[in-house]
Amino acid sequence: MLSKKTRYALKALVVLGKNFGEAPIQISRIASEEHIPKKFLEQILLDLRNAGLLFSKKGSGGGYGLVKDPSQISVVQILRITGGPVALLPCVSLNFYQKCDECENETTCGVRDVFVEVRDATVKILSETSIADVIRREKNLVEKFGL
Amino acid sequence: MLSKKTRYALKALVVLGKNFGEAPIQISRIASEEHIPKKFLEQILLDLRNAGLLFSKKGSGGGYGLVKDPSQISVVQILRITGGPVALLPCVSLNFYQKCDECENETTCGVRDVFVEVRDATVKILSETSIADVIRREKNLVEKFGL
DNA sequence: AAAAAAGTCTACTAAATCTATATGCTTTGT
DNA sequence: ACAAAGCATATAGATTTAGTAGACTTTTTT
Repeated sequence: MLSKKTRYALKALVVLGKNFGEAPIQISRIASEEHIPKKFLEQILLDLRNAGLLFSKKGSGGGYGLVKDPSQISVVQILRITGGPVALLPCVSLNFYQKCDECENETTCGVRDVFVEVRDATVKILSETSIADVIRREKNLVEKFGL
Repeated sequence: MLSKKTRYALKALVVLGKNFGEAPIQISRIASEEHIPKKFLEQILLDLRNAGLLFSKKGSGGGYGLVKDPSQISVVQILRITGGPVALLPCVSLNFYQKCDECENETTCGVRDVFVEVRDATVKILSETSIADVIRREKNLVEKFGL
């Protein structure tokens, strides 16, 4: 399962993506629109900024904005920044690898082999999907099912 | 990430699968072979038994065994019994659905839409893969990379 | 019949992680 | 100077997970 942190990050980036190119948006606005605790969101946006995804502006009229086009930010990137585990096993994770301490010889582990396949399928989808795609999907869904 | 419980369950079922049709295997043997805390494994095997996957026999010469052929037990089944989350979002889970409390209209959520796709890909792989397949993979890996 | 070998069941504790809040600070615009 | 915003770190609270303990039941062996 993704953490709340990751989920909030995704939601926030979608909001910012819709607003790309315009004036920065305040944390408090995103927080209230998306029902995210403001202080928690602060930390999250800070992480995303420190990772180079967002710019920020202090003072009146300040806020956050995307540094690059939403089509250039993949969902998998966001999971990684916010520490969301993509792989279902630590020994299979590309970015947060850890030995499974119960497992002797990893290279011949059949269970691991299956979850490598799962990881590949997941990474494929999430790296091919950008924030812009998420926004597009949302639009399609609204058209399909009405607001 | 899968819980240790789920991982231990998978490991144990592989051992039992290799032994299908023969005399039952003792918890303590699986525990020491697979480096799993014995008491913890007890609970796990009990769950798997209560779910109808294993039979057990008490007393000397007792132990656990698979009820059906390892080709008839899918990996996804095991995750579900041991409570391992297949979906990455609660609002996307087929068997453990929960509303994302920050999300207003689920039907038009673009993030959700993406993770439905991820879930489908994952479920496909894990439901098409049986314990027998895991054993087969292990065998292939051993041949490929040596013991 | 007694003892030993194994699984059954429930409760509890400890550790880790996640979520959220608090507090004070810095920068920027008016 | 003041207010509006973000920056940074610390800490508390809640939840979940992992593991342990102990007493009980069934079956086999002696």
